[in-house]
Amino acid sequence: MDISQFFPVWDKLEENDRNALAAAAIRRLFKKETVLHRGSEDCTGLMLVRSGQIRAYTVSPEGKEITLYRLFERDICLFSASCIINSLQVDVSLTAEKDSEITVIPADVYKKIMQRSAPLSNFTNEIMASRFSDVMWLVEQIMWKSFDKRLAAFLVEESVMEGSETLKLTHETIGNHLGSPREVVTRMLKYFADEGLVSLARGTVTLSDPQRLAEIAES
Amino acid sequence: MDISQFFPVWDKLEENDRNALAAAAIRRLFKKETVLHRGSEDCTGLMLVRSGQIRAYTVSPEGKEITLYRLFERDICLFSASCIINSLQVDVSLTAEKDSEITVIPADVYKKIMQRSAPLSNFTNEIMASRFSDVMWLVEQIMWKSFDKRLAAFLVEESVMEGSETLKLTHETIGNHLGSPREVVTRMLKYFADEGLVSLARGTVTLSDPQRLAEIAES
DNA sequence: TGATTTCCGTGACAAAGTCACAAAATACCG
DNA sequence: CGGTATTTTGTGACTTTGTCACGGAAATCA
Repeated sequence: MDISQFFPVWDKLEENDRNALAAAAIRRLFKKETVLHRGSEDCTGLMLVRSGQIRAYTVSPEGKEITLYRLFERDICLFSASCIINSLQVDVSLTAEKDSEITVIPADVYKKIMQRSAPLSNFTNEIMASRFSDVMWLVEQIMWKSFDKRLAAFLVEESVMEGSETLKLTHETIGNHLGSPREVVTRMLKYFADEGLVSLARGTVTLSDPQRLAEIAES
Repeated sequence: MDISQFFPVWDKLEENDRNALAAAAIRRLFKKETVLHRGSEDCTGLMLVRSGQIRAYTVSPEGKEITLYRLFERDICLFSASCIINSLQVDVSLTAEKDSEITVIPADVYKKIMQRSAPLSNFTNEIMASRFSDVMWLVEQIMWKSFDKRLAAFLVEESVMEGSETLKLTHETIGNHLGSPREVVTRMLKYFADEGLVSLARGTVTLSDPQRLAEIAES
């Protein structure tokens, strides 16, 4: 199991640290829709995404959701290992959006090495910083962009990501991504449909005019 | 100028690193209302707050604001030194809420030491994690709490912090903290006033029933 | 085929944000 | 001191977004 590809700093690590990391790594498979991590519960370890797609989100006391960011091939998840860093007090849940292959490095192993290895610690820094940047971006979206723009942006991004104009998503799911209730999504999608931007069917949204949607998202 | 008190890991640093940090540190004073840092502009360095109070916030393209977190005595600000971490792409502004005394450690000096010192890198990790936690908390507030609760919470917190029931704040300023327009603040404050929770005058809000405000904030 | 579940549509209403404008309080200045 | 400018607050009309309740259509299952 080659985990070196995940660490740009791999060759800066000492050999015994490299070995320890490689030896501790565990391969796990998660089926689509499976929850990998809930809130600040467990502290499984560092998760390296080998394939598939992971959604990180927060949940309100009433069960409402909003997506914080997503993890793709070669991304690393820190929150499943939040105990590595004491000051990290967050409440992030993770589920597989697609069947995913994950390599887990147990938290204690990673932590021990990080504490004495500057390269690994610096690398951890970079990972956290990029998630932080993701969340900051989200804050700005939530605060300063209207719902039509956010929805349009989501549809376009999703379409690009899936490589298809036809998205298999329910209004409920879209709402959970954007942190808005289903009815609001339905309403706006109907408006988009009336404008000829999308066409709707149960469980699917088809982008009929991706260009114009992208323009709406930008404006 | 003693900066050791800012670093719980000070005694784990090598002596020459300690000296280098201490030697590079620069004392600066910022008057109330002064902008210390705007967006992703400059990269002054790590700022250690010796006294005073700093507000970190984001600004929309139209100039709307929302407070992300605050820094008090002994806190450290990373964003004024975002260049020390490559992946940190955020747009945070900083202003002094009170006359503040700041010690700046130039970014290049800090970065160089951090890159080879595991303790300093781990410490940087902790700082970033705690800001990250702050922002995550904010996301949850914005998303899941209604405006009356957020306003009540803000007033109570402010009152506790200032050690006074009388707050010298305009509705505009409160709005900039909470990311809501002034009119909305005015409206809700008037409602609070009608309920006997606060009393209002130009430029001041006086909490007449902090208990009940705290209850509203919690509920 | 009938029953059940999931998903979508919709209307009425509430909460929050936007816009425009004016009144009141304070600061400034001759 | 009085008059003018500026800042702060008040308010109404309207838009957008969120909440609630309910019903109907489509898929799934027995």
